[in-house]
Amino acid sequence: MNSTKKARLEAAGWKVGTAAEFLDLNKQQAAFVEMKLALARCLHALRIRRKLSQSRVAELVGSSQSRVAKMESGDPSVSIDLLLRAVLAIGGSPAAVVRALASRKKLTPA
Amino acid sequence: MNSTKKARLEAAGWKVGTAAEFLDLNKQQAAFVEMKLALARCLHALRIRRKLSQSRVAELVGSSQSRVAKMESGDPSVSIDLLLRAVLAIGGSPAAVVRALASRKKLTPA
DNA sequence: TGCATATATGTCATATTTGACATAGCTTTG
DNA sequence: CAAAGCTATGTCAAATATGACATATATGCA
Repeated sequence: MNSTKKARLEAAGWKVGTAAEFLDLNKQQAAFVEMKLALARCLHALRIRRKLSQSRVAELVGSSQSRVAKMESGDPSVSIDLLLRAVLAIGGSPAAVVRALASRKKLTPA
Repeated sequence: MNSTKKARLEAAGWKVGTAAEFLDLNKQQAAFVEMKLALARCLHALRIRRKLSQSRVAELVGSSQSRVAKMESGDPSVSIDLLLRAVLAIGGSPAAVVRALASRKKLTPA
């Protein structure tokens, strides 16, 4: 791609990069989402094992039932920080967190 | 503690709980901070190994040099989300992240 | 020394995340 | 069936995190 076209695309709001960069970005994003989902599953599993309702978890975390539901579903509006704090708040150990992240499932193409 | 005193304390802005709850909270907070610092060290080590400046990392992450400095110092204003994205952005593997979290150092009392 | 490069720290407007709320669907149990 | 409890989803004002910037300090090098 020549620099003129690159400039035009960027002026139009596009990021221009190599195919390798594009693939790397996807990889990074996928890895990030996988970790988030791993923590979401970890939280859900731990909650069920402890026989807690989402409302009870909300109390322990200092949050609300609706947000706990979002945490467990990996909602985009939930940060990894919040997920981590929730897992720890219901008694999850750091080791459990590490195990969850280590065993995270790969996302498959749609 | 009787409920009257509890009510007075809470009215004054204090959280009232058991000693066990207090200790648990400290444990959770410590675990959380330890993980954050582990990622901060991971980012720094990886950056040095790759011979990148903080400014270069900022470009790769889409952030700024000052924020990268804050990331590496475990500044309270930096989220774990951002630290994770930074590590991945400079080529850190999910496995490296897991290793960093697994080998996190314990915080010792001041 | 002067100059370039790298890192640290404080501030701030803006962007994102948050708890709270309303509400709907779903089960269970009486 | 009705009531009660649990979970999902959308919304929003307030709280927090963010990139950008200015600037200080430090180090190396000509």
